[in-house]
Amino acid sequence: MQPAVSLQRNKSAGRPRSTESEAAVIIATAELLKEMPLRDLTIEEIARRAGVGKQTIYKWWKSKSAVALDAFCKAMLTEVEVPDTGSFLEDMVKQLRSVTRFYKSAAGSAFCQFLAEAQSDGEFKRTFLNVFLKPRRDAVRVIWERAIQRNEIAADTDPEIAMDNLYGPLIFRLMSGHGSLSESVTRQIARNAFLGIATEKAHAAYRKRTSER
Amino acid sequence: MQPAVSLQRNKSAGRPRSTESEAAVIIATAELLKEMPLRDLTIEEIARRAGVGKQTIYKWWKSKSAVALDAFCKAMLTEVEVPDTGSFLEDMVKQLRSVTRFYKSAAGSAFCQFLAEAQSDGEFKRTFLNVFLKPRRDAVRVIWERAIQRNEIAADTDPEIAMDNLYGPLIFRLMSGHGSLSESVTRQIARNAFLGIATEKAHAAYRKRTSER
Amino acid sequence: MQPAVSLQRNKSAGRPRSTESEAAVIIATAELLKEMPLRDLTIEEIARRAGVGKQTIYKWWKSKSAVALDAFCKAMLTEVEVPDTGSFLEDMVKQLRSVTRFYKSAAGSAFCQFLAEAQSDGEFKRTFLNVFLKPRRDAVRVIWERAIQRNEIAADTDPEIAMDNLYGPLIFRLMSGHGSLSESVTRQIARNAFLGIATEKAHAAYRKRTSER
Amino acid sequence: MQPAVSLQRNKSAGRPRSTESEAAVIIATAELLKEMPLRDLTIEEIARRAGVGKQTIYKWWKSKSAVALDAFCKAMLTEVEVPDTGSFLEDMVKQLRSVTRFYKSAAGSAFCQFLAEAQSDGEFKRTFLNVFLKPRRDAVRVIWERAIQRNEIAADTDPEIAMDNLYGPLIFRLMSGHGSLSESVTRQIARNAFLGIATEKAHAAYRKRTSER
DNA sequence: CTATAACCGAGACGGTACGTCAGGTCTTCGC
DNA sequence: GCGAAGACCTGACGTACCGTCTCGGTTATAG
Repeated sequence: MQPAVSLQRNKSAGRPRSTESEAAVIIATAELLKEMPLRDLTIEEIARRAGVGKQTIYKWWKSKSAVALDAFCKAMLTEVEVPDTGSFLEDMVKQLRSVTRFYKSAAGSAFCQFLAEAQSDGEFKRTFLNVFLKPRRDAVRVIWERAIQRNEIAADTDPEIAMDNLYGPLIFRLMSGHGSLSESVTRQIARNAFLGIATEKAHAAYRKRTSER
Repeated sequence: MQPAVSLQRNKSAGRPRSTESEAAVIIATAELLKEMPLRDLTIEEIARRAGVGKQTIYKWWKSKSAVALDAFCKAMLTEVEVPDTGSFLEDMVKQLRSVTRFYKSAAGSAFCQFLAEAQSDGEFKRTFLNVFLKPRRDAVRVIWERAIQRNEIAADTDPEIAMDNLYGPLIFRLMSGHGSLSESVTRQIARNAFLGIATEKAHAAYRKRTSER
Repeated sequence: MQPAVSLQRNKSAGRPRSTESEAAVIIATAELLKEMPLRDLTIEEIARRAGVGKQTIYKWWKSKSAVALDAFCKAMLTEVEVPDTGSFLEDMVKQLRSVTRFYKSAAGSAFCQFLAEAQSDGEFKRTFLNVFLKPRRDAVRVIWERAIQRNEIAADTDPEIAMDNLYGPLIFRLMSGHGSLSESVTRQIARNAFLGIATEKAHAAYRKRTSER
Repeated sequence: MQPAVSLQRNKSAGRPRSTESEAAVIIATAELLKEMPLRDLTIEEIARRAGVGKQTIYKWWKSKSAVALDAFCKAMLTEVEVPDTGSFLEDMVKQLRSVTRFYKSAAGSAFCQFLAEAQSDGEFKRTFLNVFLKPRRDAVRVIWERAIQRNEIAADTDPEIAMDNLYGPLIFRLMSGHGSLSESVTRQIARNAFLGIATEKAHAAYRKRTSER
């Protein structure tokens, strides 16, 4: 999206890209996304709000979705927080709840919009995957890897599928609204995802722990 | 969408609704949806293709999404086939694979588009839920209920969450494309969903069965 | 245009024409013409206001202009009043002022609208001419004929042209608004029209009369 | 209509107005006006024919009538020809016939349409008056002023009314079609208009001249 | 200290689709 | 069969954005 200028020869003649304009576009887009769904966003309105020529936007971004994704990422400098409680289940619960909280927030609600946009824009789908989704999944995968090392789940567990067992239900509920996402629900989702891949030993430990209550 | 006129008194004065026009709209829409994503569909093009006035469409449907949903449902008169193999896991595998096959087909690919559309149109979201999603979920819920009766899963299992454990990963993968949906993957998803809620007895049986192989 | 029903055999099968409907259409049209120019009138709105089906209007009138003309004529049952003061000039002044007063009134302002409509509807132009304009001109022509008999104007005067000398300026001013139509102006128009065709004798009499003042 | 930019500093930012588009619109409109009455003209058809976006038309003109008037004026760059034969009556006859010929021509027939349009569009009425009618009347008024100087008509003659005596009958006949506009008719109209305001001396001279024949 | 080059804002351009309105035709029911 | 009701296709309305295209001006590096 943005040119990785740093490594580039900066010697090219001519006026360099205006950082003010870029920032103004990003900020205007972020604001607009709080007022309307991505679908209703228009390049024209972004340009108007940012006090920028339309051409400037077309020059640096491929589509309004690209601008929006850029704005979304910029607003999310906060690193992904990966919990490490020592308990796989608790890590999952914490993570799921944290993600849920974010996706339900004003800023995070854009996530579903991006997934929606991806349905009719293959190019954006790939970008979204590479720029946002994959990195985040890579970051949280450690939870499952630690669980394997702790022998809580089988060594041959496919973390990708295991992750979808956790996040899939969340995203489905977010997008269709067919069920709530209360604390209780997220715990059940996490628990099911956990028991679905837990080793026999971890299973037994879980049963023992819950029966004691 | 359309009023269920059949039982209604047909006494209303004036020319009755043209069934030809309605059918033409539905057919044209279905065709167009095979050529382009829902997002790129236009009322104008539907009208053109169907040989129908725009007004006629605006009169009977609220939005292009509504027309598309109608066309989608009409094309799917085939009842939801709910497997009953006697084994909960096999039922799930069969169901998941059947749904996956459909959603990956030309006709079924519209499903994700509807979910996408719902992200920026609350009214349609509700309609989609009530007209399509809820009925389908109601139909397949019997798989889980049978499993409870057979004591394969705990009596206090929440079928809604259990269903999301099965379908959530599928939909997430369909929409984001971050992972494949091969036969092997669907089996793993189903297995994890199964083990996540299986009773201790069912768990043991599953372990025994797999270790024998 | 208007059905000359009275002489018609009424024996035709089926429901006879509804006089209520006809009246309602005429009344609604008259009302609407007070609220908007003829150009902005719509058959749809007339039907709505009259509580009548569109078809009923299309059946009995050729166009909205025809309805409007009908309404206009019905509202003008008052016979054309032709002054007879004994003096040709005074007759003309009186007539011109009376016509001016009417055409400037709410009801009479429709006249210019009809003339306007006629510019793009040849059929209506003929109707308007025959139904409204010609009869009125025939009625007032007597003023000129009397003047000929009184030897105020030459026997070979063409009354048609003479009438246009009187009414042409009025209508031009009404339609273009390039000049007022005060009492003084109408008198000058009439005077010029008079002197333009007056016999030498009448001319001398007029000069004598005015110089005495 | 269009801003008289020529003397204006051209500092306004942005792409300048396209003269090609403007010309294309004017030409297309002029063509269309030869094929249909102003009333049946549509902005859409003008845009289509001119190969121009609708918005471009809406941006620079207030209504289709404004476009048409512009086209009409552009087509009439030919200066108003004001005759100067030395004889007031002959000047009037010549002028009237020249105007009549034009208004009856394909191009000139639009005049009545403008007058018609003015009946339902006050804004256009004012524009038409200022842009077309007033300037033309100003140009020909000199005929009457010369006549005053030559003592053919009274010094206190109101030229405005005198002009209406000449042009009013023409326009009335043009618009209503209740009488022809032959050479003979135009001469009579002019003669009546002349005698209506001629001085006693001019009157006598006219009588003498005609009796000689 | 120019010259060249790329950038920028502004905004006009040819288009496409929007959702609305009315036109004129048709089809039904009830009187 | 007439009249109301109202659905139908058609096509123009005026608006909003699309993505492209000039403009005048600005800000860099290269010579």
